[in-house]
Amino acid sequence: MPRPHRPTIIDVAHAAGVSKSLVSAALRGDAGVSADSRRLVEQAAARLGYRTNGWAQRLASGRSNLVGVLLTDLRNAYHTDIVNGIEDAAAEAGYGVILSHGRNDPGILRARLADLVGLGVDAVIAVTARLGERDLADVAGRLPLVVVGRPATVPDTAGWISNDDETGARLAVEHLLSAGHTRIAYLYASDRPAAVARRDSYRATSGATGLEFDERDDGIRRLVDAVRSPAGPTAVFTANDRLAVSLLARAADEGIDVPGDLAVVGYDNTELAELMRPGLSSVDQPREWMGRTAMRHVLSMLGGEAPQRDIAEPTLVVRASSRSSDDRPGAGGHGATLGSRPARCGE
Amino acid sequence: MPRPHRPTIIDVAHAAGVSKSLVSAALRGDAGVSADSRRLVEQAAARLGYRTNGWAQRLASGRSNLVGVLLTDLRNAYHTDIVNGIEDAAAEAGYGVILSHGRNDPGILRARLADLVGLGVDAVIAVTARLGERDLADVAGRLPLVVVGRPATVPDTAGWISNDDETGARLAVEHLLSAGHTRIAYLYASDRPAAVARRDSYRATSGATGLEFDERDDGIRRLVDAVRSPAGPTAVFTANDRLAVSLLARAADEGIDVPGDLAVVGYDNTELAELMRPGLSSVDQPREWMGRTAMRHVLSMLGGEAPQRDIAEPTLVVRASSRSSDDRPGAGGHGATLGSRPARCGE
DNA sequence: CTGAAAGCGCTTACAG
DNA sequence: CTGAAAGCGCTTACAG
Repeated sequence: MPRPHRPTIIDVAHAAGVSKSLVSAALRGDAGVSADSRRLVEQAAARLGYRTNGWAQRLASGRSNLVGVLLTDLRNAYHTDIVNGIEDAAAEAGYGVILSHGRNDPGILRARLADLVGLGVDAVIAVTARLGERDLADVAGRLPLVVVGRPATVPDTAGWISNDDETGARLAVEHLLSAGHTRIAYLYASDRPAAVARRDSYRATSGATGLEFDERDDGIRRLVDAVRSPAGPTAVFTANDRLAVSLLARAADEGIDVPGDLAVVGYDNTELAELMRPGLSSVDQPREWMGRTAMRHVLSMLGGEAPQRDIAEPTLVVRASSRSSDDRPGAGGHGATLGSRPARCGE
Repeated sequence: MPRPHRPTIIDVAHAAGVSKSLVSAALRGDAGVSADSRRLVEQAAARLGYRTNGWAQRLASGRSNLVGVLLTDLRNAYHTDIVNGIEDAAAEAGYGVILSHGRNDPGILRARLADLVGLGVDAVIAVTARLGERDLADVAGRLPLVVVGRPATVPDTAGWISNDDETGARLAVEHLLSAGHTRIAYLYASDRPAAVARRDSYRATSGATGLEFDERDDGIRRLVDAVRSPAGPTAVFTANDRLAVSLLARAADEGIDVPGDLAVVGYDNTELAELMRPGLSSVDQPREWMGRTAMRHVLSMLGGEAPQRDIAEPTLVVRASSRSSDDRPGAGGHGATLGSRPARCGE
């Protein structure tokens, strides 16, 4: 494909019989260009198949009108709504969005963050907890950076949409307590801040039964074994849905009835939670809102305001996996309609 | 944050006491720059915290070394391995990757495709079947475009990594036939080319039993009802895993045993297939390979070669959802180790 | 409302 | 192996 000399604004100017700056002004939609001139320019541009050269535009204007979004990985359904929220808010403000992901690897994450900055975006939203303060601070010193999630620390030069893991875990455990469970376990698989916060809140709420299982140490198997013993747990709160789903599979394999023998509550309320049988109770986060809010922070920082912090309030969605038999509605365990709003929280 | 005059190569040149072009050459890693000069320049650059301005570089060089990747949506786990394949091949060739997604909406998809082109990437890989030939041809006339998937038509100005849906469906149905099933149903939810190709191949292989169910027309419910009738299906092949999972949930709700009452085989072998109980048999596609191959096509087109077409050969992964009781191995239904390679296909 | 000039920060030939 | 010049295609003031 011998690129046939892509037309420039000079070509359009010639074709329209006007000056180059008029073309620029007209194309940018600058007010103060007569309707006639504008039409003239637009027609000439269309006739020549003119497309503005983004690199030149950005070099000359000094702004890209682009925000880079960095995701921990592509696999996590949790990200989707956040990205949509960001994109909607960005589009409303005339910004484009560039996506990148770190394959769940801190090294790759760091490299992608650098790529994004090198690309020349105006700001970055990092939807990940796996970036160190050093890396975050480095970028935040250069351009507006907003973190979505719960890393160990976020430099105060960056904006931050934080999870309220304490409340989320409390909602889950209180729900199980109010269903009569007294021996509630916690299943986790990492020492990341969110998992630790959930655990601490679990301990404070459940009365620290000592029933904690680390999947990195074969926790699911040990948990399932424990369920069979007399003083074993009758319910479990897991650090995320992924773990809960693996647990459900194992329980099914081992003939353990959920919720009969073991009630289960997960975290994140991903698409999976609704598809599983039994349906998985899970703590939901306002993901769309988190995305929109992150973009709002970006815009305010771009406008020169200081970085802020916002906290996302979780809610609990109850499904069959934690429903006691006496309040089980009908056959299935759908319950998607249940408790998707804060209303259910305190119950 | 008062941007403190970001240093340019001119600043670096002054600091290093050399000319601006030497800085450019050294920074680009141009051979033919003495080791001493290079060190001098690099040190000065590091000292000043110099970062190359991507927009200027791309404007001046005329290339971005960036390929845009457009995904149907972010939710589909199917995409992940493809993207990884693309990124690995791109990195090896010195290219960066920019991600975009269309939220499963043809209009948004089209807009994002235009955004990518407007951004100024060197080439585009469209991992979607939801773009019309018009849109594809429009882009393919401008820069190298490679399509991954199975749209209705792909202009021959574009490269193409196509699914072999015929073979995939045949593998699934033959597997069910060889397990003794004679009344095999097909469950689908769209008329997209891939679904149609799978259906046609299903018909040809299964002997067209007429047991076809469209989920847009309450197909899952009707299928489950049919299973209970004397001449109802004893097995079903679904157009994708998502449908299969919904079916498994419904079957569980209705007390239908899988695979006892109904054997199920899905398509795509997403992560879900392995997590479900019973584990879901599914047709696998070589996603990583598809991504790498797409990038290889891009590079060859960038090198002036004509667009080509490649076909991805599917394989079948058998899990508990379609395993007859006499060959069920032990308790569970994991079987992730089974048939993940072509070896199993012909059986 | 319109036009000529300078400049954004690089790279690309092209002399030395 | 190194330096001065021109140019990539826009935008931004700034006169008219």
